[in-house]
Amino acid sequence: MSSADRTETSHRYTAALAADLEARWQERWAAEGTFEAPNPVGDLAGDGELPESTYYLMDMFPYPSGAGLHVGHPLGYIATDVVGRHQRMRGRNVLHTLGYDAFGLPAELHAIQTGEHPRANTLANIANMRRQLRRLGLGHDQRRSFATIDPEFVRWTQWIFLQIFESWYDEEAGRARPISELREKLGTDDPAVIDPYRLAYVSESPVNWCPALGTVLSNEEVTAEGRSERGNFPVFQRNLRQWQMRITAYADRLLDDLDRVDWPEPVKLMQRNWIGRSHGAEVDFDVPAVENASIRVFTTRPDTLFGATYMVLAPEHELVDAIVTDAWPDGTDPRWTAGAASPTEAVADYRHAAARKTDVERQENKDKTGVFTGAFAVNPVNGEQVPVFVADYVLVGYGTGAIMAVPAHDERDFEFATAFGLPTPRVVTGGSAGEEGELPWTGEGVATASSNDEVSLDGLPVAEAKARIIEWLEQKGRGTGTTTYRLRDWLFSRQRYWGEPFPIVFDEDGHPHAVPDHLLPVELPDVPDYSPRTFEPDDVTSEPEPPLGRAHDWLEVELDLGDGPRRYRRDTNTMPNWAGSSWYQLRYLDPHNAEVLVDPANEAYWMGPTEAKRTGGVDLYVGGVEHAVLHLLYARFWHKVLFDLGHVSSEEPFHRLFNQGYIQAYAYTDARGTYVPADEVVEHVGDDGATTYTYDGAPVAREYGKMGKSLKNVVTPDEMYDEYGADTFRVYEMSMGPLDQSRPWETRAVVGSQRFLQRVWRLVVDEESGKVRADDAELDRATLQVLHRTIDGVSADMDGLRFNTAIAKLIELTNHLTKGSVTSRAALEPLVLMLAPFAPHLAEELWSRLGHDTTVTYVPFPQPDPSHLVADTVTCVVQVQGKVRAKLDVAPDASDEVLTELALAEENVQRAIDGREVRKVIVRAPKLVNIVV
RNA sequence: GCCGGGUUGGCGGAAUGGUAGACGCGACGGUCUCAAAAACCGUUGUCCGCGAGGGCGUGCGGGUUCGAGUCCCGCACCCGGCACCA
Repeated sequence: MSSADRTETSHRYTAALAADLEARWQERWAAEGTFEAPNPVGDLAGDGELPESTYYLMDMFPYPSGAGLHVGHPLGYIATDVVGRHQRMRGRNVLHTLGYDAFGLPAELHAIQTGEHPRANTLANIANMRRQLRRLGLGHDQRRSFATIDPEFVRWTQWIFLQIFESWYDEEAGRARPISELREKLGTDDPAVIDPYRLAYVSESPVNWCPALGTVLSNEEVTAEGRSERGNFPVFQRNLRQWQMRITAYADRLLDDLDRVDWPEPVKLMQRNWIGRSHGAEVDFDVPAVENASIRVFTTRPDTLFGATYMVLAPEHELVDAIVTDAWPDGTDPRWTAGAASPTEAVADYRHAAARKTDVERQENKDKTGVFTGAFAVNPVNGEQVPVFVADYVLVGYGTGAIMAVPAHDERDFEFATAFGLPTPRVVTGGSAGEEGELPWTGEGVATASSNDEVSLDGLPVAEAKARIIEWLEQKGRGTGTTTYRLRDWLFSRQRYWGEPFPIVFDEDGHPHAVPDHLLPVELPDVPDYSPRTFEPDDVTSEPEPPLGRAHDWLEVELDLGDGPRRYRRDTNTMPNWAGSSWYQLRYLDPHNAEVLVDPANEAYWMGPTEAKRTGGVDLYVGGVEHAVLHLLYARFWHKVLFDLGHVSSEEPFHRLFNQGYIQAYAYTDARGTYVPADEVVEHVGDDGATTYTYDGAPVAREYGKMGKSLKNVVTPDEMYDEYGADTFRVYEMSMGPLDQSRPWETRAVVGSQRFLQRVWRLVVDEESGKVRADDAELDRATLQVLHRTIDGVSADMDGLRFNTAIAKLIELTNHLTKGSVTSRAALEPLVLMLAPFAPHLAEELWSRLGHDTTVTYVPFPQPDPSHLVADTVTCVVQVQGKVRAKLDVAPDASDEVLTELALAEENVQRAIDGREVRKVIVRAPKLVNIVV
């Protein structure tokens, strides 16, 4: 750029000018505390009157990655900032800030590689992320930001853990209660009796052990393929002593309260499926050969009991050893024996093989396998002896770990029965072919061949048959109606270093004790080596050895817990990544409170239940759909525990949830399959409309997906700041499309947003002189109408988070003003105000140049004047047979008759009617006339 | 396999059952300029036509309706979740 050019356009809204004014306004916001939201009480209470109307706005907790941000990351942050700024202009007290979910594996892996303490690396990453985000001009209350690794935050995470540890779930009351009340109720303080009731408990239970990572994983962290979500290593089922969270106690409330929150339906559905409540019955089948042995099964189809022809126990089922026999009964089908000499041997081999399999291997082979135990059980409804098998298609963790098999009415049982030559008697008629229909039949129908001396289900539809047989079973003491859940308790131990230590010590009997409150937080000791011991990925027999196990001085501790000083041993595990994010919504409210995790007055003010949100909670929570079950379920669970214990007044953490889409990007590979720099690829559109791409003259293939360094398609916010400024970047991201949709990034299109802001700038500021052009002229009618229609439309779009169409309307207004050279304040000021949520720096600057000396942040958002929303004339479309044949300019209040007359007078309409008889005229005054011939 | 979501110009996307393609990118033409860039103005679904105008057009096939991108039925493809859950 020559110097002559620079002087000519020295007051043009360029990237340099934007950078300059953005920096100035950011400094002023910080200096004036513009976005600091006052609390009712505590250190963040304000001086003035507390606004009545509040808006609590949250982004999902980011992990401070070392890689830095790309342009996709800020999408949600910009959107919430737009919402927050708009709500402030609507007079609400807006709480919006951002903290960091800073424990996690990447920092630990970095520490293992470099020897640098994960805290140092994490803090550096946070600082870098803060810097990148600061340039965006987000209206955050910085006083409320924190990181989960801050000792003050860890203290409260541990405190909440102890609250859960010191609680039990009272099924009758339907809520958690302090464990002290259980001791009173049961009249004992024997830990062997009390501890199994705790909501946080240690148990020897089957867990997902991942030798390659050296840690156990929660069910949620294991993929459908039975591998670790992180690293994709094999995962094995092992019985280990681990911390569990009794989330299953909350299954009903977690499920039912989904109806009371404002969440996207797909997310609710995912949670419903994950919790997986199903109603059915537990039924006891006696095993006569073994004294007092009875197999309890769970079934959702007790109405098919008469069709049960065999039973299956999961390989891990505890009754297997008790019932397995020494010799095959006479005439045992060879398919049932797996070629073994005896049931004992066959079962042992089968169980051994099953234990060696990962879940993926169990699932890969959908062919049914299993062996006969040699034992028979008695079907309680008809006294028939049915063989008992062990098979891995029955899972130990669901229901009772045992099933009655009804091959005629269950696909899996049918497959097994077919493979093992078992009978498949029909007990439900149904399907197109009724009595003769294909098996298995799992749909609706009517019970048949289902009666004994005391009860008959014959002729009853499924639901009634279920109720009848459950009634009979309960009467006979052979079973009961029950509900089961797919949801399991939450495995809460990780064999890692970089997480919250458990505030627990174990006595010599192995009983856990809470670390006294005044000793919190329990901080991580320094260790020589940050990694857990890892093993060969398929080493099934390996045992967890966490890094904290090597901190011997820290591990052994002498404490006085009430009965004199004693030696205790700390827990060598740490909490999983999800701990901090399960309650951080509460700490933003009162981040520095040293007495309580949040003052009740502050919690009630921001999150308490109201008419509009009965459950209470955050007003708007924005983040990716990938957290649909994990984080959102855990956070709801903890929040409900805290609610039960009286620490919070809200029943749900997040009242309204919004899933943003992602910004994706194209990547290009050359002939060798190597990624080439995406920003150097040239696009060609052929004569046939086909698009091709070349790099360095050679054709390349395009793929669509994430942005990533290895894909050579990363575009960073810093590049956008340099080339266009933060406001242009913000406007572009918000105008790309609806917030909940994913879309491809296109750097080349960003200029459109810059041109828009330049036009707005030019309306207010003379590019040559830098003088303000605004005058006090009155607006002409047309402009008034465009202006107020825009205000009206933008307001509606803002409420619906339709920022792309809101911006489109602002562009239309701007183009109207530009075309008519309108420079009246009466139009410019509302435009600047409406633009303020999207381009806050530019808006502040123009607002200030228009002669105002306060920030635009709290200036009321423009209101439409209804008298200007009515147009002088509207376009009336005239259709013949539903096809548009003419358009009329008519008064908005034109009558049906007038419209019909005008329509029929149109030459083109007459031509379309072509002399045919007009049978009917449909008029939707004043917009439409449709003539039917 | 089951459950969700989607499919509209060259591209991103707009459209309470009532003018399909707002707004933006790109492309083309113009103004300004010695020239170029920037900016500004105009054109831009497609086919036929000098034009007036007309035909076709929202993944595919049916249906409801005066009228369907929108509602209903069936199908294809893409994305996401779950997946032997009794």
